[in-house]
Amino acid sequence: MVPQRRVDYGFNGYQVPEVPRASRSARGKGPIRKKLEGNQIHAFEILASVAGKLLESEKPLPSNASSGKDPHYTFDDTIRKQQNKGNSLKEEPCEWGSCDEEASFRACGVQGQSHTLNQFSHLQENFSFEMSGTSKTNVHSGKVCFAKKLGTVDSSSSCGSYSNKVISDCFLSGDYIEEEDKAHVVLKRKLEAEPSKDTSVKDGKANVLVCSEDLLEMEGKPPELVCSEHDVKVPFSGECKIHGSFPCHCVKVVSRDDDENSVGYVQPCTMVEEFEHTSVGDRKIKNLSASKHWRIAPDMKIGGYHRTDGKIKQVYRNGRPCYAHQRSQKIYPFKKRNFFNRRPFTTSDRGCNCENICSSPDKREDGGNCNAAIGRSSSTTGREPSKSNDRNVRLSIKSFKVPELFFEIPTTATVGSLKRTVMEAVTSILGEGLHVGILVQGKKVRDDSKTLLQTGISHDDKLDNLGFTLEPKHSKLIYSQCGNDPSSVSGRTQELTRHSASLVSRPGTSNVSLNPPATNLGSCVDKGLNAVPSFASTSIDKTPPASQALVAVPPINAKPLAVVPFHRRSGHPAYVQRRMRRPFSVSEVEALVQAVEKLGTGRWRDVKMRAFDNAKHRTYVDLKDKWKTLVHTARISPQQRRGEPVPQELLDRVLAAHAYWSQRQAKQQLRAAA
DNA sequence: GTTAGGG
DNA sequence: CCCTAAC
Repeated sequence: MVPQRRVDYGFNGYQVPEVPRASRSARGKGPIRKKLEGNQIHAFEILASVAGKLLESEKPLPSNASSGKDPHYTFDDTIRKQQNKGNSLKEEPCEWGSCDEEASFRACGVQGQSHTLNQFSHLQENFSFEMSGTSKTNVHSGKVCFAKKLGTVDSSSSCGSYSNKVISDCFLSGDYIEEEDKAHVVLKRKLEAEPSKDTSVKDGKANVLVCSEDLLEMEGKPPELVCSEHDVKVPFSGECKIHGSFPCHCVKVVSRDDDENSVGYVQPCTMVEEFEHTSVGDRKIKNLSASKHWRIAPDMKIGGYHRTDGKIKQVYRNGRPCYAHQRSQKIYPFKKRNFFNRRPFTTSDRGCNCENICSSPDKREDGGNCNAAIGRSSSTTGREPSKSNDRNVRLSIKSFKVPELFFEIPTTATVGSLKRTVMEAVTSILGEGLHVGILVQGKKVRDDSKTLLQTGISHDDKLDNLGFTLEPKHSKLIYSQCGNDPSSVSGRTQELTRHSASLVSRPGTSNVSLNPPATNLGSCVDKGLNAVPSFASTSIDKTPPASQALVAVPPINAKPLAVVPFHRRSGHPAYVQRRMRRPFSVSEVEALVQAVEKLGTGRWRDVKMRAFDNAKHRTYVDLKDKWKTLVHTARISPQQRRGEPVPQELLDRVLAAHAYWSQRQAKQQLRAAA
């Protein structure tokens, strides 16, 4: 059997498309649109206004800036073109089914959700994500580059090159090589051998993390040349100092296969690896999400939200480099409500990486994040008449970057699940609470009461060095381990322990026992619909429930360190997150019907275990609810039905099963009463 | 923790 | 999908 490969996707962040300030304010409506006046700038408003605009737009978004259909927002497809230069993937729009009704990801060049990553993992280097509104007409989207570059930024260069510690060569087993030398060797080899897009298995390895072309591209070039046009136009150079590694959000999704097309049929991979990153200041904070949401961990701990299916782990990881020079990545709409409802869980993660790109003396205090974003309005460049500039400064925020995300996901995971994973990660990070920092000539402007005039933001020369950063709101949560020896097992475990319930441990560095990968590799297979009946007998029998967990949760007492409770922002019940709406797919419905036919109604836990055991996002309550709606749907006329049409055959079975089990239940009750 | 049912 | 009562 071919060893299970894992694909690691490093996301260097998503960028909000440029939002011309003037346009936005002119357009402004609703609470999330707020004119940016003076120093009143709030990340949410910026982000939400972008997303809100996109979400609310029922018209197709303009495909590029020149489309002119919506003067308020311009979408630059330069990135796309640029990226496609060396890209073997086609740029053609790929019509992905939406995995969420409000937003979704599309993977370029892939034409179906049921693909597993294996099927195109050789294209990883050119793999990219898009976030797009899923309004049916809205097929346009910004591009979210798929970055596989993970490393630190060489402080000696102009913010653009990778040097030490490029993570490279992901072993099949999921191990990571991080030694600088090795990375260089790999790089060198790749360069010598004419950069190949084929990252498939070589010598038992799969190169998934390093894109040599990117490296080539990055090195020796100023960021402007590498970045898309949405990226940094005004380099931080001069002010830019990189300390160790950039703080980044890194997420490791060990397994998460909840794709509609594979619900219930995909065994989770229990193999777990952990990233090792040895750069100074690198911090690993892993969060095993009990099921699907990044925010789950705090939930579980806090008790506000619990799940019964705690098998999927997602790991936040810090210390990943974030690049202000990454290719442009735009962020596109995601759920509006998520902007404000996310929990601040990951702030601590981010906060732990307090190294930042700018030499502001405040950076540590600020827990500054890597979300540097700068831009300059073209109008500024154009030097508009001073008359108008006297009172208004035209700024355009070229982009905001979300901290880098890091994912690990089995190559057998479906594209759909990958997209959802990314989606959730992004929404989580964006929504949990960021604030905007203003950098003028590299110096952080902390006094919010200063006017732009006083700050110098009104001067063109300073606008050249105007920067915005997105920073975690709760830098207080920065752990003290920050900057300590990252390789310390205890330190790592402390972090893990602090995050308690849903943290990943790494085999060998903790006492958590994990299943041998081989045990589980075989089960990481999409079994297909027909596998439903045998599902329980195969997978469950082979792997005891406990070991199905993708990542074992470290025992609480593994470390004496007290778990630091993760407090929600006090007095803000609004942070309770509503789960993402995830309409059932037809295949899910089929699985549900099949299970209910067999087990009957009223045994939702069994139904869950039988048919949706690996669909982490489906609780038995969900299944029960879905059955309820299915019954309702089956009873109403087809014209009244909404959503993805369920085949009449399935609805007939729903009615039949419902009738049968209802009758049976009634009989039993009669018998019991008698 | 599950189930059932209202919202 | 959430909430809650009931078990």
